[in-house]
Amino acid sequence: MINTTEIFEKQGIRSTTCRIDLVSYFTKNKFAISFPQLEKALKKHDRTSVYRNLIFFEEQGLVHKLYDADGILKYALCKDNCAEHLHHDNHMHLTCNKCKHTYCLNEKHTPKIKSPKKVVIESVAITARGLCENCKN
Amino acid sequence: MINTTEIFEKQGIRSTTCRIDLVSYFTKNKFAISFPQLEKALKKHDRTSVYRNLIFFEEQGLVHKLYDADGILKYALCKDNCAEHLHHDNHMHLTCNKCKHTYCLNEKHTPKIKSPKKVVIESVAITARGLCENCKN
DNA sequence: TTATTCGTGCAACTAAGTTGCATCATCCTA
DNA sequence: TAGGATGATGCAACTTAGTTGCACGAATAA
Repeated sequence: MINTTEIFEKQGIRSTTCRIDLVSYFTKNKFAISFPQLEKALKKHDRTSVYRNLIFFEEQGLVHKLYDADGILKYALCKDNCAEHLHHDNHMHLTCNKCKHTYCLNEKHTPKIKSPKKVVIESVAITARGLCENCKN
Repeated sequence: MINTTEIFEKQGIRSTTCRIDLVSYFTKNKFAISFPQLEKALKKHDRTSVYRNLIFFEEQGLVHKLYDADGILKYALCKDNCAEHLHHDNHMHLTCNKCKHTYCLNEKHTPKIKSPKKVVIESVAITARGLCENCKN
């Protein structure tokens, strides 16, 4: 397990308590997190800072943005193969009907989408609804 | 082409000017429409009426809800095979990067998603980003 | 024609996402 | 190491989307 500050150093990101708390919250929770949820969880920091650091982290390739099955904007930690502005975010997401959390599913489960002739498809987001590993039993 | 009031009559839906204007706006435009857009287009009607009729139409199986590639809630006319609370909404949607409109794609282009063993997938929404028929040239 | 149900309009509100600006911290360089 | 430049934060305010309560008016059925 890599230390949070190490990641920051490696990418030349200034290490602040807000940023550390933000990343730790992500590593603690194995699902995607919405801004309002982060706002509540990190009350000691201003909403704006949290909000702006989310955007910043996304630019840096540390987190990626996604919309869950209810259209709610969430952020999730990127696996180590995400470069700046080059998210390998071609995995699907699952929103659990029971616990309402949204999880990243393994890339191998994600089908390739063929582009119909009439249009051009540049990227695809697949969002599933169902039951997560914890709730399915 | 079926008359709007005929559809209403067939389903036992009371025909009002707000509802007629709403459905005509959908038939005139071949893409999915957001509530704010409808609000502007149907200024002669109150936002609340438009909003509530959208929900009502969805319950009746006339329109279906979708989130576009930017997480924006939109509504689109159902093909005739949608029954109340039983949308056959298993086609994918394409948000055009140029004109920003969202179109329903034909069902045959939509892949079947296999459920990973660890989780249960009940439904899937596929949203593509790219260029629509009009903008691709 | 009257009671009931349904649809509309108005107002107000919550929640999400966003921006401007002043302040404070950090870094770099002379 | 002083001082300027840049970066991060906190506060306030605001826009937009989505939603609810309530009273009034229209349509329907007995």
